[in-house]
Amino acid sequence: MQDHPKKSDQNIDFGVLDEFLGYRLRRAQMNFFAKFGEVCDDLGISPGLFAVLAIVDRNPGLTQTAVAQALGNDRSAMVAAVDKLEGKKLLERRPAANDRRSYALFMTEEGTAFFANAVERVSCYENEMAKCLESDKEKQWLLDMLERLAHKSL
Amino acid sequence: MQDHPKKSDQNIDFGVLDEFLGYRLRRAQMNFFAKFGEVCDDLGISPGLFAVLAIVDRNPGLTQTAVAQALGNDRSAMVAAVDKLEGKKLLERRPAANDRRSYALFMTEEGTAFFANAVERVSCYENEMAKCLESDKEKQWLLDMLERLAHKSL
DNA sequence: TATTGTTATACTCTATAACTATA
DNA sequence: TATAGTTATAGAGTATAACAATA
Repeated sequence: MQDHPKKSDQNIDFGVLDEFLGYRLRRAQMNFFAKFGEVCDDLGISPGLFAVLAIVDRNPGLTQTAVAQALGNDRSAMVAAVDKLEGKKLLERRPAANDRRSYALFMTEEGTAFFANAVERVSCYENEMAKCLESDKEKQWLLDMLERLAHKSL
Repeated sequence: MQDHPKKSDQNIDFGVLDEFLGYRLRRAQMNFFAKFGEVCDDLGISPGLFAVLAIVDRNPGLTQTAVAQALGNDRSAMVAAVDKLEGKKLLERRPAANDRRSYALFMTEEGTAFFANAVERVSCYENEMAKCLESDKEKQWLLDMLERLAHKSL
């Protein structure tokens, strides 16, 4: 075999994919998720669960639905997420004061410490990844850009 | 209810999520996928299938495994993808010349036309989304940045 | 009537392991 | 022995619809 040189990874033509933000965003994001998995492997939390903790940590007392809306996913998906986090004693559901239909979410003491540790790890690899960027100003510019792209409508 | 103003979507504190590229990348990418779905709804292809077509279109004769490697996913995932695309008569498997284990992938005529049409649609909404960016130079800068972030290792 | 949490369900995407036929 | 395609399978993520309790 290999009498004729084959197309290898290096010389594949990506065509329009090279110019599409959608494709490039996906590849970059996949890499970030993979790195998150490596760094937080033993913690037993996914990027999604990390995001829930981040919201509850800064906004104690929110309902499940409010957290779901903030993160842009369906409230039905929050049930399993909160179940897991409550099972790990990282947060807890308390009956809401004014509405007996809903729960208010609060971090436990253990959860606060756990999350602080997780933030430290994630910050560490985020900074490592950000070494692709020239300056802190460039990173801020990129963050603003991504925020705009996340909310742009057609 | 609502005697005390509740925390609404507008004043939720996203904490560290606001500074994390990983989170911002995910939100931006989710928006792009949602827009792709809206625009290509009737075409019956996902972003993943579109990417396969893009690679085969520009690199006729590649094996399934080569396409999988180019796109960064497992070769087992290619089976269903190629099955779907072949079922829609957009590409075809031909026995590889030198290796009876593998197939070479080629676009059909119909597939070429279909893909050209899809590219037109996706380009259209990509351009609309890119209006978030100040200039074409900025877009190129963003694409380069995303490419680096996609390949950065810890 | 509308909303909260929940359940059931389903669909996509992704990854792993094992099998077969070839190399 | 190693590789290409395949199959079976399992896990995560996401979304929809419907229900009971409550507003």
